[in-house]
Amino acid sequence: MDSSNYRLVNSASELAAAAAELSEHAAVGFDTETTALDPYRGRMRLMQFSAPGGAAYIIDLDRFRKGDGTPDRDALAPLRGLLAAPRPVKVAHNAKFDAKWTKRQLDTELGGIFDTMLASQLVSAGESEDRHSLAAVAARYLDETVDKSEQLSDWGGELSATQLEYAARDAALMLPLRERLIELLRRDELVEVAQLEFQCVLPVACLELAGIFLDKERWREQLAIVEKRRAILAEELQVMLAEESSQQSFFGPTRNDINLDSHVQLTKALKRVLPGVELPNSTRNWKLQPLAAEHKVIEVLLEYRTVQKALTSYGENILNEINPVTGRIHANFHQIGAPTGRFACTNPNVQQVPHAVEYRRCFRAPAGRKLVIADYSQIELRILAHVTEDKGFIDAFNSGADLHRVTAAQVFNTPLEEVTREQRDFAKRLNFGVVYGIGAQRFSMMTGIPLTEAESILARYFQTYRGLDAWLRDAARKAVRERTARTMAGRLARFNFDAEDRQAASLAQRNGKNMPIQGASADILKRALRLLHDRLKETTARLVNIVHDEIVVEADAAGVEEIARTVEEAMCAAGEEYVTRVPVKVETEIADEWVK
DNA sequence: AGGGCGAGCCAC
DNA sequence: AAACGTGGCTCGCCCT
Repeated sequence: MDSSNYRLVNSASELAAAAAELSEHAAVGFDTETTALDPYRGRMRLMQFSAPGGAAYIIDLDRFRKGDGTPDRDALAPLRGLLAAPRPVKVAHNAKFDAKWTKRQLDTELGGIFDTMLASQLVSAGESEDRHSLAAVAARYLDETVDKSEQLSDWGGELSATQLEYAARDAALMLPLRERLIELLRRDELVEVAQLEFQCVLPVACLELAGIFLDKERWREQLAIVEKRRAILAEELQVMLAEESSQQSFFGPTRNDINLDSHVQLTKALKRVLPGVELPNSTRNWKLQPLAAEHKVIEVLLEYRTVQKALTSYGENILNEINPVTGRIHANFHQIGAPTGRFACTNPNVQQVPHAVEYRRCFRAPAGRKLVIADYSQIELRILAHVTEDKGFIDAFNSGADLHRVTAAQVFNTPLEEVTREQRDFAKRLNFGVVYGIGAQRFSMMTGIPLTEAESILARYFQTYRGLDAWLRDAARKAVRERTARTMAGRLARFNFDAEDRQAASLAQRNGKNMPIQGASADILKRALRLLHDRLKETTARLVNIVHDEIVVEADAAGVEEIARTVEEAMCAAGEEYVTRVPVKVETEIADEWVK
């Protein structure tokens, strides 16, 4: 590739000419170079475009700034028009990054996106060995070695020829890469799901830019309470686990404190203080749970664990993630975070904030604002009903009956009105469990029901729901024979395993059952994000968090009721595009805090 | 000193 | 005959 075939765009007339030239094409390569990763704390320096045939344009945004240093949006109007328009399609690698900067610095929402990173992830279909950096993708699909050493160079000052060539080359890679990826998307029938993903990029970019507000003072108050409790529990445990020591110090007998967070030391100490007690082969909570009633030390340990977890994972650290410019938390949402298509979230993971009110209430709406909290009701079970066409499931949802109650009546062979709370709870866990491919062993373990009884309950379950049984068997068979699974939207998962490896094969079977369900839920959420983004445009509403089947929107208190209705409608509409055999239900609440 | 890994546990 | 799925974070422990 001729990497020196680029033109520098430094003036208004050059900009107009470049924009006109680029807008002739159906697709153009797009890339940006910035002085930082955070759009609130850096400067966008370059925007690079490439056209079919290899012509590239490098726009030096430092030539288009106002006196205060911000980009001159009026002068950049032709460029902003090009970026916002659905055509030409902007082809970028991890377009979310470029979309965030474009929105933040040019006040322009990127339209018409083809993301080569997402495309590559879809084609890989969960193959965890595949990397998806531009260098890796270019090497895999274009046999091109890409040197990324300039990526982190200083983009703030005078630019070297090497830097400019690097900038132009990255953009130039985009179009051939797109061609190749389109071939592969077509081959694997992934075009539809690719559109779903590409349309989701902008909403996710806006979600990250908006961030979520965390009340620092409340968080600290909560931490102080938990810290006190931890100190008390730790002291209690050290006393209970103390070793008889012959060592004497000036102050009296010494105590050999153990590290309570080390399962190795803990196991040793427990063995010593509980002689003769049959200890499990691990100190996992659910293994220790049965011993808690009998042994005080176990009970205290379990509470210590909970408190310690809260302090380390949800402690002071999260406060460091508060952006000094916005005062909010801007987590990183990985659009294809799991092979099922689910999002993953990091720095911090705001998808795993403990459900306890003490934590959730720290995430709140700032003054004058409200939160709209909307989540799909039993979406995975509804998807399961739809795809399996199981009569029992479908009837339960259509009649508005309580599915778990109906299930309990069937598997426990009890009249509907005599189902106990415990039976309903077991049935609920069973209904959720089958989506994961649960077995009698695990069901028995988690309910305490003896194994033989658990087996007959599962047998009755699958006799009751024949459609479900047939579908799950077929999904498992397909996972082994074809080594793939798909969602309704066409998202693909590949299962590569050694034919000899029984464990891997059974894992593939469970994945084959689970992926089409969990993946469809992700597909629906992504579709909802796009619909929402479009319907909430020109309002005060901002998407601030997503948690798999839940969407949190922040909006001005005035008019929030209408926003809430819009959110619910958009989510239902997204669900109903895929799930048609049973109703889709969304539960929506308006609140000051992230508490339902 | 810092990376890799597993245990443990939080979310859905 | 068996095995409930997807993530991230922090810790201890072991290695270089």
